[in-house]
Amino acid sequence: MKKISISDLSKYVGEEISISGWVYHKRSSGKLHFVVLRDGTGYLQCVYFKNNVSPEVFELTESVGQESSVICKGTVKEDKRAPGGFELDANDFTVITAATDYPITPKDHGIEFLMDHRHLWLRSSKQVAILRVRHRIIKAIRDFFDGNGFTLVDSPILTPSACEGTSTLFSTDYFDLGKAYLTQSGQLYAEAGAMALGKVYTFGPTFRAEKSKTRRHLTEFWMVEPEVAFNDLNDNMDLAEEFLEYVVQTVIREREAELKILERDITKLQNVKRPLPRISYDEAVEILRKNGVEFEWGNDLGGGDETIISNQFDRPVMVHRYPSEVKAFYMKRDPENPKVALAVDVLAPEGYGEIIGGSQREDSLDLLLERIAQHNLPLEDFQWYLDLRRFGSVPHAGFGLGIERTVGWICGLDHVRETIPFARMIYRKTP
RNA sequence: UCCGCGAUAGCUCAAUGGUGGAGCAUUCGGCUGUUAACCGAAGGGUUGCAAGUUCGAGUCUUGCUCGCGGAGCCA
Repeated sequence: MKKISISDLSKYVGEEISISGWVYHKRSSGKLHFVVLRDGTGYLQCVYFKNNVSPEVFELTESVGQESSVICKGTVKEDKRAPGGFELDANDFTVITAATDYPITPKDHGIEFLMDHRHLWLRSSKQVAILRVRHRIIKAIRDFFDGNGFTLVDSPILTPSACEGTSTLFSTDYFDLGKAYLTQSGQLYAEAGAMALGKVYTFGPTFRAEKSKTRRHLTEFWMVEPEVAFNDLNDNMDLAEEFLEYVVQTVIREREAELKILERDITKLQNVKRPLPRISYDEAVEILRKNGVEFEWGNDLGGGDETIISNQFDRPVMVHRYPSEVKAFYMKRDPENPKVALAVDVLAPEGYGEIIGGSQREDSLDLLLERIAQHNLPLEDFQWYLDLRRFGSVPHAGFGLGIERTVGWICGLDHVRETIPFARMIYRKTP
């Protein structure tokens, strides 16, 4: 008898097969028992008629607990009444390991309870769909860069000091060398990589110890950061929009079934095509003022401000040339207006906010030295970074894309905690 | 860190300062096509912790703990 996966079911209509999985739901109607099996690839209704199986098997299919691991055998049938259109006319049922009192029942649960049982919640159909979309997004990201001449350069997670000097970082003792900090960005190391290999990207976890408590923040999240030698701000925006179009179009094509389970309206995602609108910070401020926001030039955009701006467009919008005061020390100033930095943020539609932040980098040694002093950063820790300017400095640019915010946007979720298998938040480090 | 809200059965929630309930889950019984099946019955409680007001507190007051939503910061 052939052992198959539920996803391959349609190829075996009329054949006798065996499927291993877990009991997802069950229902009964007198001499008829329905066991819904899940195996990670899909769901299958197995139908047990009292007259077709032994009394022992019939009793087992009634008493077996939710999430028991089992093997069902029978004949694959096409049936309109079955969810998914196929079912198993079953004749045998083996319990591998019995489960009783599975805590997540097919009813409503609160978020605290579900997060406490995250290791089990992952088995639910929506969570499975989200993880499959997340995986496809990550694969699309890697495919895009790998197919466009980029080299993956891993950056360290333990670092000697803050990359940008602004965020609060997690720290740990590092033998006799004092404190080490968990990285908040691989960017400075990506710049070193770009000077060696031209086009590079880093992809890894990043950490922020800020006590952020919103639907858009985790203390541990994943970020992909491309960095390209000889690119300026415009090249950087060209790259960002081509990249976003590729990722979104690939995912809505390859994960249509999962997005349907998540009830995602993909018509809004279909709009993610080049060219994406590009507006300056000055124009963004004008939009805010036209919408009744009292906004002072020089401030950073808040979450509500971003939503107002992105609501003006039917696809992600790039906002460039922010006041240099609110941006990191390594961003290059606009030679035509030194008050603004050659930075760009990409704001996702539907209130999902900033998914990309990037810039052209400062390539002048003297200006960087000035900024490091202004920001009171430890010069010693940045000597290696300054060497990149001492030895053949060139214009270069890059950006970072937050994986969880991107997953949340594409899946249409209202909180990033569901976009990563085990979220780390200010008040949660378990399971 | 600040502002707001909350904590009652395994879960989701009710309960005017006066005998703590329902649905689901669990156990038992019924049903030959169920779709979070349905129908009948049973078991299940230190009302987050500590103190106070009161004849009497799940309910009012204070403190604490934990969580949720938002702000700031950021991806």
